[in-house]
Amino acid sequence: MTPNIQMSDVSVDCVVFGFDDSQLKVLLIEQEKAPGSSHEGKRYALPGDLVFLSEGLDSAARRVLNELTSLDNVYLEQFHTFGDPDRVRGLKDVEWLRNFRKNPDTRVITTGYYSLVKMEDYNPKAASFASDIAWWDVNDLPDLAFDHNHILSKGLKALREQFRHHHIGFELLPKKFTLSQLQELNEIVLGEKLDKRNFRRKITKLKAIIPLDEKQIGVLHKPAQLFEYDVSKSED
Amino acid sequence: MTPNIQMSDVSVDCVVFGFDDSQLKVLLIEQEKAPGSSHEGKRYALPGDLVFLSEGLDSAARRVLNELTSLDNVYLEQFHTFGDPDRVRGLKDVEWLRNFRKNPDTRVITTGYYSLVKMEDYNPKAASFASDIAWWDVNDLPDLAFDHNHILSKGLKALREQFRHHHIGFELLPKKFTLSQLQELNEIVLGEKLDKRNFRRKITKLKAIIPLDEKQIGVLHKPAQLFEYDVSKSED
DNA sequence: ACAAAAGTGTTGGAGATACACCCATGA
DNA sequence: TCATGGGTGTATCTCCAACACTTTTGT
Repeated sequence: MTPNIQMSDVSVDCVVFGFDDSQLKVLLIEQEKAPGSSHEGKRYALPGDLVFLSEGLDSAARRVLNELTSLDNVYLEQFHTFGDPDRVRGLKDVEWLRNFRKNPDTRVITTGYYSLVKMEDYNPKAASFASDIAWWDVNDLPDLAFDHNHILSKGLKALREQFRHHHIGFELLPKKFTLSQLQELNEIVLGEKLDKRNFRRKITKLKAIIPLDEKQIGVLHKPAQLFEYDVSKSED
Repeated sequence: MTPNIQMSDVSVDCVVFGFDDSQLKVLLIEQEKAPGSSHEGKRYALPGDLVFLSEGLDSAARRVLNELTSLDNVYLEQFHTFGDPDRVRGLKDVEWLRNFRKNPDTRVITTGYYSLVKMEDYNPKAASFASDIAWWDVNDLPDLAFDHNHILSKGLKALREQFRHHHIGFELLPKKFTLSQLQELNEIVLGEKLDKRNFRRKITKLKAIIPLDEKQIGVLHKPAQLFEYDVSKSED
């Protein structure tokens, strides 16, 4: 068997978290079943695939994610590279690889990327070897292919770390948002309740959060003040 | 030219920091010159090399470091993977690769590891394609091969981050150490002076730092109390 | 007695936590 | 008038930073 010189032995896997006003979700693909597979049941995995030889890692992550899910323009952040030679040695894993990879027995290392998107802004559509695609509650995940459960949990940890230290996540809100929306986003990602007054005190002293002379309209309660986020005034 | 199936297109690079009671140093190898090289001058680089196909990343890092420098038993921590396809495209880089690699034009991604060792405990000896090896002051570095200056500075940032948040570095001190020694280690790594009283207050309230009923002997000043570090009581 | 490093407390400010009630709006 | 989420202040604690003198030993 000649090595496929188009492909490297490096892959990328994307842990795309989704925010939907209530729960933190993660995007999983359902892998196409190997023809004549001896194994029953569905096979879920993170969107990921091999990197081309001519391609950078970051752009490979974008390309692969787009090919499998049709998601575009997603901010992806690298968090770890997994290089255990036995990371892909389960029975089902090997069978699947034999069907979908030219060099199924080559050791592949993979670099993990994470991302956080507003679910309503993106409409994932299965393609390539993804036969289906869905958002899963991070607290109720199926068994994943390969070492993807491990990658996913490391990605979640990295996301929370990022949220705690710097403040990302404004991208996920409408341009004009209320402080309650921002708080809810933080609570969902961090997986814990935050104190309203303390949260507001902390947030409103950030220079990047601009209060607007505008209020919500059409809500059936006291309308909240709107704010916007000015990246250029960010202090990170 | 047939691809070398022994080697993957992944390498590891090790940023080994050394602590020597006064300065933070980093270990660089001097690369063997390409025969008939048109370029003058020495060529410095981080110890690093390709990963075997059958090998895990972490063990590759250990192996490569050992082969080039004869260092052994070094704790290495992964910090980032560099995958820009043009990371290795300088003129001298290409010339060197043509001489020392079977597939000089293959894109290689590299995973960076950092480490911190006590210089006196380790005696690096150049081997393989390292023609020489030396500790360099981190504040006075030469131009390095490939993108190694970039990798190095990202490694230093990761080391400092690690030091600020968790407390590593006890491995670098004698089993029984004084608080001043520990403070000095921290100052060297962080590159800044610390207040003695504040440092001691913070440190002594860690449960993992055990005060001993023992003092320094033979010093020409007031002997300091000795402490030891109990990993099992670490609170990180 | 001297040199050298060890050891020790207090104060002020900043930020985190805990906690409960009134307000503005639409229905 | 009611239901709904919006909006607000205070007390306490912990953590951090700044700062200077006395103690113990060996020579």
